[in-house]
Amino acid sequence: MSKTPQAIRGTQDIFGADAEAFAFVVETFERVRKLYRFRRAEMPVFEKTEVFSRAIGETTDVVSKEMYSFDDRGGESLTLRPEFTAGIARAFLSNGWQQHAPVKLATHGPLFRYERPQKGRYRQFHQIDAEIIGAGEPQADVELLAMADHLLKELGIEGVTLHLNTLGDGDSREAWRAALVEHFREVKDELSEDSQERLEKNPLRILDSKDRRDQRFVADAPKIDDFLTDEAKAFFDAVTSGLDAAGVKWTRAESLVRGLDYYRHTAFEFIPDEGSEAAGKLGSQSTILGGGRYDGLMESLGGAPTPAVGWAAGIERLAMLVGAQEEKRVEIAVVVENSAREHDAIAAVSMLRRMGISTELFATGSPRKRYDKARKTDPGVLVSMDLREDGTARQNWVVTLPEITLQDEAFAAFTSRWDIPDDTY
RNA sequence: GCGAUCGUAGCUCAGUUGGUUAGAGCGCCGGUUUGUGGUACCGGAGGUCGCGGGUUCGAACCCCGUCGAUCGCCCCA
Repeated sequence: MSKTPQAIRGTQDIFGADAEAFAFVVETFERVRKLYRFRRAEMPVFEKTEVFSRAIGETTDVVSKEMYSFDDRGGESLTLRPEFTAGIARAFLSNGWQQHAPVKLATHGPLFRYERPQKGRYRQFHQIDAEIIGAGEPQADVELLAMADHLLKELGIEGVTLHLNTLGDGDSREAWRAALVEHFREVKDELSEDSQERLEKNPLRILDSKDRRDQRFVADAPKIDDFLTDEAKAFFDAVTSGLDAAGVKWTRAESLVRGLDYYRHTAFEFIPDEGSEAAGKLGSQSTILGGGRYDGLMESLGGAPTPAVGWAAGIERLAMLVGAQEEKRVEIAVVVENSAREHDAIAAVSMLRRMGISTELFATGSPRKRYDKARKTDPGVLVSMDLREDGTARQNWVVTLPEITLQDEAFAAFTSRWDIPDDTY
């Protein structure tokens, strides 16, 4: 006897009510994206490593230490996708999707990041994703965010707010970054160890440090607003006024920066409100949906300058907020009380299922306990098929939940073939 | 990568200061009762106590390592 292999760390097997919640998130996303006319796209789960390293940025945590990379048999370095955006951008360029631009794309599926697992964080996790490529107007940002907001409402998620910021255009962002480095460098010795490191690698991140030692200096740090060009400022104003017009509630988050290099202008996250029920369910993983504008990304992959904006949301995190969804009860349970009726029962369930009624057959195990077993599934209708003592067929039809779909049709179809005594219906 | 807590039947958990063949409930399988019924009773299968070392006359219990889970840091969805 060999040992049973274990699942890979950070992967999960999802079943039952949790799987239903997962499916509910995906189904709702599919429904909403069609309302907004986002088109479905499917991309490979792995790409050449450079697709991600060039697009996301070599110095980011994702690229520098979280990628699942390996050499294939031809010696080429490949990587399991850690996010959707880079792969979508590559697909856009390699397939000439410019011809469809501006194009609204939606996808969902598994992603891989080598991280320490914890609540709401896995090594193989799943996201839904929406992107608008080839649209440089603030209207695109507004539509994308309205869709995200709409989706959360359709999912019934409460207590989550859109946190919105602008990073300005490339020049604004660089000027701001330089000012921040200068500001924090003066007090470098008093910063936390983490932030001293961030000062070199990713100074913007110091702004949302949780360490008290850093927060003292964050308050009077240079503000992005002071570095915005007129164009960048007008862009952001157009986004916020558009959101107001669309009825999307938002809050300005001056210190919100996104980790990846490619973001420009709009950056946003949907975050549970402090102390809300949603915040409690998520633990320390607070962001459920995040994204922004990435006007520089296509060029980093060798394409023509192409404005784009997008977001992604963790399906597992959304599913946690949605809560476990009960699996639907079976509509009709058919019990074979006597093995001689097995073929009749098979005929009955196949007829009912073809009518579009969910049906379960109980014909195994002790005949005596089949009825009880069927009872426990709490069916809408319980049909038993038995033999009388004289050997003639006998069946009954017990309704426990009158409102199941197609009940009258099902009863009519059933009784056209098998008699049911009046006293059992 | 760092820190904390935790790993005993399929599931939820007991297991007294280290002391005989490791238990319960639920679930599963079978039987009896009931006999148009989600009942009750009886029985059964199922555990190398995560794994590997060590201490001890003796380890589920103490120590070390390892794997995994959970929670937090970092980072992110």
